[in-house]
Amino acid sequence: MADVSAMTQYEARLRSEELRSVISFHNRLYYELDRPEIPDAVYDELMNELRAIEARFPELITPDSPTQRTGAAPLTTFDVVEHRVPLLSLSNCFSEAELQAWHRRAAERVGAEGFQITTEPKIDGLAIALVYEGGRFVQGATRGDGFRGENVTENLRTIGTIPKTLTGRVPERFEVRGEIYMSRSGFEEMNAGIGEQNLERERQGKKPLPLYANPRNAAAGSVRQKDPTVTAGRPLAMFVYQLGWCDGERPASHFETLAWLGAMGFAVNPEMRLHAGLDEVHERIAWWGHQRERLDYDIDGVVLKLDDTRQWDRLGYVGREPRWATAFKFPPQQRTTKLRRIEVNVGRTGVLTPFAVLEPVVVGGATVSMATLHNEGDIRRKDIREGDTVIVQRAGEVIPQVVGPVLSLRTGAEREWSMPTGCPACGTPVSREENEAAYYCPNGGCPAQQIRMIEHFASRGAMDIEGLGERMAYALFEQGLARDVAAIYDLTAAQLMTLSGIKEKGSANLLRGIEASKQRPLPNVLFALGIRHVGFETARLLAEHLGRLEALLDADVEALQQIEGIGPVVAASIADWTQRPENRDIVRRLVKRGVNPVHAGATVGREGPLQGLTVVVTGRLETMSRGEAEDLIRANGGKVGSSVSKATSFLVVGADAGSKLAKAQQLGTRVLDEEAFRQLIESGGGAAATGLRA
DNA sequence: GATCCTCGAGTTCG
DNA sequence: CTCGAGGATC
Repeated sequence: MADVSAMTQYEARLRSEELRSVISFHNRLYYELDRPEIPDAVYDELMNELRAIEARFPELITPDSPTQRTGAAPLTTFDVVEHRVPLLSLSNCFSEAELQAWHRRAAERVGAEGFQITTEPKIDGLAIALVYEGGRFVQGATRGDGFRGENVTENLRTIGTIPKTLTGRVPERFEVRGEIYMSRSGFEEMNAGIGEQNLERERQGKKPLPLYANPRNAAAGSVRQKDPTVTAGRPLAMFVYQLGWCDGERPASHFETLAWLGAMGFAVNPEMRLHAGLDEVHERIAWWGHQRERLDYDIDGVVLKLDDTRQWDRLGYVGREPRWATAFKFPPQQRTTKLRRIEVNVGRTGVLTPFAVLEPVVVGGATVSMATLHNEGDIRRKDIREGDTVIVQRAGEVIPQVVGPVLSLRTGAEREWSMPTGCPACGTPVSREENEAAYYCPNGGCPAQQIRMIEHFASRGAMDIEGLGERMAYALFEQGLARDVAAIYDLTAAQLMTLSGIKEKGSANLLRGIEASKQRPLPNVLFALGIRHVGFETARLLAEHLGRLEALLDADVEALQQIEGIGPVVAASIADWTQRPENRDIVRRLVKRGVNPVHAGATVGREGPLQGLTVVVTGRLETMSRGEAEDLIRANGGKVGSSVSKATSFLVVGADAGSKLAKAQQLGTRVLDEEAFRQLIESGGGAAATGLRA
C-alpha cells in the first residue's frame, strides 16, 4: 500500500480515482460475474488504501465510492393502518395525443360542456394520508399498497410543515393526502453530513451508514425510521394535494378545497393552477418542462384533475385509476457520460453481446455504469465509439440504454469498435450466420456457456433450484463438481463443503433445493435443458407432444414440425440437440437420478372462464407474482401473451405499468386491474358476461 | 413474399 | 424492457 501520509492532495485524487475504478471493477467480477480475479486479501488492501485516502482527504469522497456502499437500510416494522378510502394510483400520459385522449374521454362522460382543470407539479416523494380529529393530527400512514399502509404517525409529527393542530373551523374528522419530499439542497447537505459521520465511525471501527441515492429514497427512508428523533433531523417537507374523506361539508371545487386546506394551516403547493381548458394546460405543461430544473425538489410530471369534484363520482374509475385525474409524465431523464470501453458478454447459447462500460452517472435516481449495446450492427448504426460522450437514459424507467453519441464532443481520440475475433471467455474464433445480427462463440464447451447453462437450468421457470445462482454455478463448474447439468444430481454434502463459503447449513439447503427440483413438471424440465429456440412456450408445446422426458430422445424432425407453433428451424434445432451423444447422456442421467416428470395432460384449451382469451400481464401485482398470474390464466383456460397486440383480449395491469399499458390504450384494448381480474376468474362468468372479445 | 404476432434471449440496479 | 427472428396467415 502506498504511503498515504506523504501524498499531496493531487496525488491522492489521482490515486483514489484509480482505486475506485479498480475496486468497482473487481466488485463487478466478484458480485456480478462470479469471476473474482484477485484474492480477498488483495481486495481488502485496496479498500483500506482508499479508506485511508478518504479519511485524510474527505473532500475526495464521492457518493459512488465503493467505501460508501455497505450497510443495509434499517428494517423496521410499523403497525398496519387500513385506509378508509383507498389511495389510488394515477393513469399516465406520455404525449400530447394521450393527454387529448384522456380529456376527450372525460368530456364524453361529463357532458358536452367544458370543465376546468387544475394542474400541479407531480413531486417525486412518497404519498401520505393524514387523519385529523377535532382539529388535531391523530394519525399518519404511508400509501402502502393503497389499501393498507404503515402507521408512521410519530415520525410525521417531527415534520414542520405538517400542522399538529389546525386553525379556524374545520370538519370533525377528515383525511388529507399529500406528498412527503426532501428538497434537493437538503438532500445534498444530509448526505454530506452522513459522509462526515462515517469518517467518525470509521475511526471507531464501525460500519459506515449508507448514503441515499436520491431525494425520494431519502424521504422514504427517513419517514420509515425506527427512531423519530432521526426523522426529526431530516430535511423533510410536505405538500397537501387532496382531501381524502371528510365527515362534514366540503367545497365542490378541488381548487377551492386546497385553498381551504391552506387556510387551515396545511402547506399547499404554490404552483397549483386552475385552467379554463386543455390549451392552457398544454401551455402550463410546456412551461414546467423548462422550469423543473429550477425547483429545489424533484418532479417527474404534472398532475391534472377536474376541478368540479361532483364530476368525480360521475366519471368513476378504470381499474384503480380515476378517470377524473391523470399524470402527464416528462420524457425519461437523459444524462450524458463517458463511454470508457466496450466489452463483450457470452450468453448461454454462445451469443456474444457487447455492453458499454460507462463512467458512473445518476440517471433517474439510479447510478448507471453499464448498458447493453445489443449487437455490433446496433453500435454501427448509432456510430458509438469507445471514448465517446454518450447520452444515457433508462427505458421504462429501469433498463439503462445508450441512446447515442454526442457528436459535437468528439475529440478525434475515440476508437471505432468491432467484435473481437476470439471469444472473450475461451478464445475460440467467433462466427456469424449470414444476415444475422449476433455473433456466436461456436465452442459448445466454452466455460462461459457451460456456467450460464447451469445457471439457466437452475433458474426460476426452469428447475427453480434454491441456492443455485450465478455464484454457485460458477463455483460448481470451476471446481469440477458439475461439468454439466445432470451432474448436479450427483452432488454430495462432502463435495459441497469443499467450496469456500459453504458449511453444513448451506450445503444442506442446496441439496434440499436440488432434491425438490426433481418434482418439476415436464415443460419446466424441457425448458431447463436450454435447447436453442426452445423457451418456455415451446417447451410446453413439446411437453404436450412428448408426454415424458425420455421421449425427447426419439423425437424426429417430421413429427416435431407437425406441432403447431414449431416450424422447420425450431424442429431442426431440437433434433440437432437430441442427436448429440453428450445431450442424450444428460437426459438418461437425469431420468436415472429421478428427474422423470410425466405430463399430466393438456392445459391449453382447457375449459374455464378465460377459454379462448389471450391475456397479457404487466406491472407489479399486489397479491401474486407475475408467474402466479400466468399460471392462473392458463389454469382457467386462457393463453398468456407476452406483448399487447390486436389479438390481446385484455391486459391485467399492476403498479408501475409501462409501455404495454400505453400500447393497450392506443389500441383500445380492455384493461383490468388485479381486483377485476380476480373477480372475473372467481365469478367464472366467462367472456360473454364481461363483454370481452376473444 | 409480405406482414403481423409471438417467442426467445439477454439485460440493470439495488 | 428491447431487439431480433421464427411461425402463421393471407
